[in-house]
Amino acid sequence: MATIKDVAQSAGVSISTVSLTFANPERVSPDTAQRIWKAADLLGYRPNPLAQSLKRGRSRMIGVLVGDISSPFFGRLLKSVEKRALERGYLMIVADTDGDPARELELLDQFTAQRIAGLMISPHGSSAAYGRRLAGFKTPIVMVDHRFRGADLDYVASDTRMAARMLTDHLINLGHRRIAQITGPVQLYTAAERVEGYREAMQAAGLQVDEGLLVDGRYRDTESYAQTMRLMTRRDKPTAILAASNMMALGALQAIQELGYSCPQDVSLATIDDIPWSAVIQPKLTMVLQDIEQIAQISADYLLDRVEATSPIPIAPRESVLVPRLSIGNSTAPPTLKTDLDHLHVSLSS
Amino acid sequence: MATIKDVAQSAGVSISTVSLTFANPERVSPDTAQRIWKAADLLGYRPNPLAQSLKRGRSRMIGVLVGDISSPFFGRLLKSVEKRALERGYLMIVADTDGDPARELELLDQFTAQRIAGLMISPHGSSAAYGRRLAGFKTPIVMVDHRFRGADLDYVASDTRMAARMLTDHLINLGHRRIAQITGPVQLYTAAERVEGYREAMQAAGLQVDEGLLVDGRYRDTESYAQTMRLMTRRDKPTAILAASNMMALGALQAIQELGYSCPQDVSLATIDDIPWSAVIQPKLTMVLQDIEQIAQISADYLLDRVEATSPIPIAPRESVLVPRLSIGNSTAPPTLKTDLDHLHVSLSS
DNA sequence: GTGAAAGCGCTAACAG
DNA sequence: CTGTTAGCGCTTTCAC
Repeated sequence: MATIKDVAQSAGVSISTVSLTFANPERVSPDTAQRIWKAADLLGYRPNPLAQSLKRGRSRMIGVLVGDISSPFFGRLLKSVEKRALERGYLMIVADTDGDPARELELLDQFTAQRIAGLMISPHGSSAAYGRRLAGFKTPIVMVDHRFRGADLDYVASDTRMAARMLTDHLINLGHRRIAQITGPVQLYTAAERVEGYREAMQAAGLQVDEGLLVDGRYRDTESYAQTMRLMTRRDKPTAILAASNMMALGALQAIQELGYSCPQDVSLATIDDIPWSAVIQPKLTMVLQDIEQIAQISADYLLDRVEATSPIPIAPRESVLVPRLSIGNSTAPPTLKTDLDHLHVSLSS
Repeated sequence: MATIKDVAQSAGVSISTVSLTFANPERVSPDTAQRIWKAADLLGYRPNPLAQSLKRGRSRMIGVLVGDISSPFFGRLLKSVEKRALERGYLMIVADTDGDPARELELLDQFTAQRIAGLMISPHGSSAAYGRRLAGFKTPIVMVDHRFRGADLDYVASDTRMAARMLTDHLINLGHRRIAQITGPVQLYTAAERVEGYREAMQAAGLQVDEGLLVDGRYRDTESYAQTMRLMTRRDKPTAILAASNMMALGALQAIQELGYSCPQDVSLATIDDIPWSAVIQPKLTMVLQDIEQIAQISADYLLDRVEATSPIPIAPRESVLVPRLSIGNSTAPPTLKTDLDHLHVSLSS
């Protein structure tokens, strides 16, 4: 592995000149520069990033901290972020937090020790102490997908409250009144927003929210499966279900099918987030899609802009909240006579 | 950020003693060690990994190079690898090669420059030059999922040839004779192996392989969709299809459904690799599953064992080829009278 | 324009 | 047992 010293020797100059040539070619005479460049690629010289980083106190790596690397959402996000980062000359170091704030903080320390240039994080903490740690972080941060309320940091995501509102509206317009939502854990920002969007739509339509129809699926397919089982075996079961995430929609669908119900005849189902291979799932689900590649691109750019910012005056936090797109499948339909009668019957007899 | 110097000062010793204490506590008197440890965590001292790596010529990071971060297989693999690596004190840097050998090589150089401790790679190259580059790499390597033939490197994967054989046997035993395979690009190791396994099973059963039934789906759902369309609109269409990957199975299923055929009545479908949320896909696919977490664990351990090996005599390359598990769904069934008659009719009239 | 020198934070002989 | 010293490879004043 050739070092700067080898290049200097081979070009007959001092190492400072070599260094200068790579950093600031104009400040070096054209022909020494030529000699140096030639020597450099003859030797296959690559500056040692470790030495550079040690000297500069900062590496050319960005850290990415997500709740679940293996989820389809983050998979696609990481792919695009890595690509964008690489284009701009940064490598990506990734860690999985399992959605555990304590792990996040520990990993944050490790990343700090590595002198990462910037951090992309999907924050899962909610305590004040957690917030203080995030805020006290000195390297640039961008929050993606999730957010910590009140943190003055860049934030990129799709408008998840609007997503819930769009789907709820759609169900209401079809004639549904008893609409359940399988929510995420409500201490999480996105989960709370999705509940909020649902409430807004219900209120706007003058409908009363039955709190019993808001059940926590913990963003997990298994938990959603269990909750759907409970919902659908109630006497006053909902005529429509809104799943707050794709994994949960699949869990719900499985429960519906195993109970012998069919969708959308017996119950409508709508979901937030894209489902991979949604085309082959029967029925084709009504859902809102987010443009993951765009989220990745914007968040990577926010982060790297901040990393490379030279001006002494700090950049004000930026936000990008993208409008999701409604895709109507055939998992949603007007409530049938049957469903209505069921409900009527229950109402009268209970 | 406290440095070793701060700790030394605060504990009233020299920096070498501090360093020694962390590296080799027994060689330091118990009470100086105590003083140093106390000072260290009072100051929140963490050794600067950049400085350590520069000095040692090797960092505590492993590089992972995969063809597609966002695929469900690699998503789960990365998650487990990262976890295992972290347990053993290593961070993970990931890059996506898009299955392009040239990109792999470039990324390899970048990783080398970073002085990674080890490399986990799913190699997609096939040229001799590529092989030479891999072989000439001085840091430990483990190949995972894919392999480069003839490279003397650790290798971990499930027995993909056996997987193809198992599925083909299953179809043959059901009575199928005209079995198509939607293959991956055959210059890739896994794709070639899957074809090979298919051939072995056919030969063992004394069946002739119709080369026209081996079509390249490029490991892509869209391409598989197109190929299935072609296959199923032929006059001598197959009675069963074996998809060499999960994405391709989904593409095939979509084509089958859109053509108005039903599976398994009109055609059986079997696939290699686990499909996420397979429970909600109708029909439930017959497939072979691989234990991704185990692959991840073994490959991470192979790699880190090599990284941490102290003995001067080199470890011989190790291989772990896991036996996959057959999971029979309801996408495979004996060929129906209808299918057979169709075929007979074609045979007579053509 | 170019070079000498100091230092980023740490490790590892080598002395004492 | 502990301290001194010489780097690892690079950047960055500051002279010449």
